[in-house]
Amino acid sequence: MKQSKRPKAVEQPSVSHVSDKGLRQFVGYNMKRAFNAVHFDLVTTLLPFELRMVTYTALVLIKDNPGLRQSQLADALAVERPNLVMLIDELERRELITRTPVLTDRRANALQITLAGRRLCDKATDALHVHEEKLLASVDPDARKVMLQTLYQIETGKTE
Amino acid sequence: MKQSKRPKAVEQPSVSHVSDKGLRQFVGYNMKRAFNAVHFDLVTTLLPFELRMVTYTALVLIKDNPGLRQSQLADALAVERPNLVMLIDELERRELITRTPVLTDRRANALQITLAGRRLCDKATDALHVHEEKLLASVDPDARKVMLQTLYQIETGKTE
DNA sequence: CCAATTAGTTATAATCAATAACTATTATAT
DNA sequence: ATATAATAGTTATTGATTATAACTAATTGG
Repeated sequence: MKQSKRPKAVEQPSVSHVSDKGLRQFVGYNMKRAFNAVHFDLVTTLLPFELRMVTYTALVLIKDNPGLRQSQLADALAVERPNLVMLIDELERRELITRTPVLTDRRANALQITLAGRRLCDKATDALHVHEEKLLASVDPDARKVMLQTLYQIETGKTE
Repeated sequence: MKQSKRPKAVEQPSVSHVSDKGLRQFVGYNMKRAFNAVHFDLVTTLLPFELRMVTYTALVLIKDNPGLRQSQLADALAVERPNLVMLIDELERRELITRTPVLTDRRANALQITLAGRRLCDKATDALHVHEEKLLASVDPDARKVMLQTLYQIETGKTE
């Protein structure tokens, strides 16, 4: 015989405040929480430019690496190639980038940012910097430097 | 008349290394990159326990906040209530937690971790700490402390 | 007591990420 | 040189995740 699916109700002291101290011990948890704050700000900042984080990132990478191939961009964005196609389609349709076949390898497309793309990218970059500085206003410059170094160390696994 | 959809192929100097220096200026980008490394490690560490980041987090929160309501957990996890149901279903089915109706508010369910749940949670926590320490082995303890303080400051927007 | 609210649930829709298979082209290996 | 394998981009499709609407039951507050 099976026991009842519905357990008996019991007097429970209700939880007034949810403690996350068990999770705070993890550096990863603290990183995620902080990044959430940054990400929220980023999304709202990019909204008026009709850019998402991934489209903005793509735009910057194309701007900084003219002639970039789609597969290279996909790797840099950690996006599967098929999913990049739509993304590039959109940027091309909005005439923020161009996609031109390469003479030396006719399978490949070289990506270039357009003037309009550059203008939009620069405006978005300015806005993002303003927002990020506001978010980091209370952070000591030295502490900020230490954090950046440490983040990079964690990312790369390098000692220095 | 429309101009050709296919632009002429042009000689393009190919990009040998993709530079992300334009993105490195953003604290948020560095945070995301570092978190990606941590997250990858976390996923592989939790895999043998058949836990995902969100299920592990839920388990810890239930353990540390016995009697927690589902809606409180949903808030803490930043997950929509409907999506939490499946998650809780799974943990209950695996008998890692119990879901008992509350006497004082018969709409609500109080969540409790089971002995098996506690055992699994503790084992996973140990494994995660080992992995995180390995990942942070090269980080100076003071730098680590500064980073944690700074992350918390960014998350909360507090001066201290 | 009635209206409004809340907890949990169900069903569903929208979004996002992963996989397979295809064409065209280039590189490699006898 | 030619067959084979590999690569770039694309299409179509699937799967997973996340968000929305609507519902029931229970509680709260006038």
